[in-house]
Amino acid sequence: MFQTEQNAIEEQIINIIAQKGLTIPEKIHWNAIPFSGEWGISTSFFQLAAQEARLNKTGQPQKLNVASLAQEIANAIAASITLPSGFSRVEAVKGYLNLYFSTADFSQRVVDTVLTQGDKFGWGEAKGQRILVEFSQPNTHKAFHVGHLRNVVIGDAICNILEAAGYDVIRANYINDTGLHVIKWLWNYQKYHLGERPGKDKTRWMGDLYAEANHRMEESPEAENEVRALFARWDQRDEEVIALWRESRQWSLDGFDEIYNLLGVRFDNIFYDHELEKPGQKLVEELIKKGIAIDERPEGPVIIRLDDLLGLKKETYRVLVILRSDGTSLYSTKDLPLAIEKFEKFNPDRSIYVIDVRQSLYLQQIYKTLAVMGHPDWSERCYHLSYEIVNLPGNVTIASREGTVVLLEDLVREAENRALEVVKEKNPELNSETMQEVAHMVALGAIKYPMLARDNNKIVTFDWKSALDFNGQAAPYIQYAHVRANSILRRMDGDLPDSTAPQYDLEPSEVQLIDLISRLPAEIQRAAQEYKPLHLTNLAYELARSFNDFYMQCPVLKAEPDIKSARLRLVAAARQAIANVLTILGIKAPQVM
RNA sequence: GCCCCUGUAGCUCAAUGGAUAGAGCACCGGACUUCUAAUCCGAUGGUUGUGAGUUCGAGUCUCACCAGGGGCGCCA
Repeated sequence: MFQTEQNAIEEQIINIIAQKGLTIPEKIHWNAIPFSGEWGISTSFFQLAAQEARLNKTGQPQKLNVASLAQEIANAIAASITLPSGFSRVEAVKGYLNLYFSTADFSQRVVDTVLTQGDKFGWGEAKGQRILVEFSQPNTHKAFHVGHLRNVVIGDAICNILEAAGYDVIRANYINDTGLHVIKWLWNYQKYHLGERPGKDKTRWMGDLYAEANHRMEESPEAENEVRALFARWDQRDEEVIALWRESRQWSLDGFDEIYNLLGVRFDNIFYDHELEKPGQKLVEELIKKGIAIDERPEGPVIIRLDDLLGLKKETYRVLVILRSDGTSLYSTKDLPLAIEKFEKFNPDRSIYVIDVRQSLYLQQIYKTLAVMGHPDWSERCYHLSYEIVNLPGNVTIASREGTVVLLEDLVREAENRALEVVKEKNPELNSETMQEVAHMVALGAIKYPMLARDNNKIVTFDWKSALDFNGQAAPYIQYAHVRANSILRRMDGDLPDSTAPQYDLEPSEVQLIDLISRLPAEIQRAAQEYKPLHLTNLAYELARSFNDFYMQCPVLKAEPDIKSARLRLVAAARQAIANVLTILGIKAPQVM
């Protein structure tokens, strides 16, 4: 946010270094100064000092040299640098050069920028690059549980982050509406539930019948043959089977729509498994003809020996199975034409797959297969955004087959009930409709935040106690800070005051709050670069904490007129920054709580 | 056997190779005639799994080992 000033200072530093006959560094790296009530930027000279120490070869212990040499360089620069306007002072400390902002100028700039840009504050300039993000990938005829939730929440947040960073994003879903799990479901339905229809909660009902199908199959010995026979009828496009599939599939799709609406997630493009089955089988034949795939049928499946094709001696990508020995399709049968279709249809600069970590080898195999098929460029543009799974306490894996699931609808309902209790207790004068709305926003925020607030490759352990705990580092805390800011602004007489540089010494809590607000644009870029929503959950929390600190220490409405004006604008800017970062995370910011 | 991930306070987790490793929870002690106390302040709590190495500097990079989890020819 202070690029111009940084550049001007960098130029000076480089000149001074050159005058001293020292090696000019390739890049000057700026950090924040550890906060002590003042605000500014900082760089260190250890690298430069180490370089000089090596060149001099004094034979002295280098350890002592570097620290003091870095301090000498910092001293020299501090002594001869001319501070651009907007800076209050410069200091050399422990090898660091610290440049402090004159808070009046810079805080005005930050606040003005936020209020001018409004809900686009933090957004980067358009990069002219297209990114396709595939996420969610639900299975029809199965339950939707908290394990699937992490995928949707991360995928949605990543799309928002990339969009905010300046990319053109295509949100893609890939719905698995065919496969063995569907046939099992149809078998159970035909045999034991024919004519029944789902109730209000479609996804739960579909999931229950799927779990039941698995139990029945375990119990009855003839089931496996019946299911196989049904799969064969499906493959022959038997009218009765197709009709039943079409109807039941739609129940799942309707249920998914409800879930996505509930979560506030949308898609630009939906790919369906069943559309890729035949193209996939055709593609397999081509690959066999080209000598890329090896046909071991009928004794074995159709495979691709990736290590052999790539000339790798050490086992790396191993063997990918692309068609069953009976000719029916696998995941890979369909993922290959899907990967191709994405490029042919959208030509994205990057094609991202949000899929859990257990499929990392498989996805590398798919990407490498694209390369050996003659599309190395596409292969390189593919990226597996992997994340760890959600477990239950005691390291129990969530499995829809076993029924060890926490259903999304149960979680949301419990969280809403809990949130409603708290709203009633904390703010009884709200009308019941508002209470419901607030409870909904709080519940969903509380559910989403912990899925985003730990690193993607860390396992999330779901337990009811912490899922329903709204205290501490959690979404409701951040939402509450937004509500407090909103509350002040609601009570303000008239419009927001015009911009002025504050004519008083800012409190440390004000300086810190402004500092954090100013970091949003850079943090969005970083989160996009590293595909890590975590950076934004951290910033959101720090913003809220800093605002609460400010709220405690700095009266706004009762302050002297000039102070009041500046603080009102700061409150408005803080509210905007918090709202923006929450929006990117897919979390709503309520007006009251 | 090969590969990947994780290991930081009692618990759950942070920390662009850089200044004194920080939060929350839990526990203990304080603060509501003051813009919403879903808040704030204070106290306690650390050999960053172990051992080497690279570096001026390592929780962060490299290697080995230990512990836990995951993946590896017809599941998705």
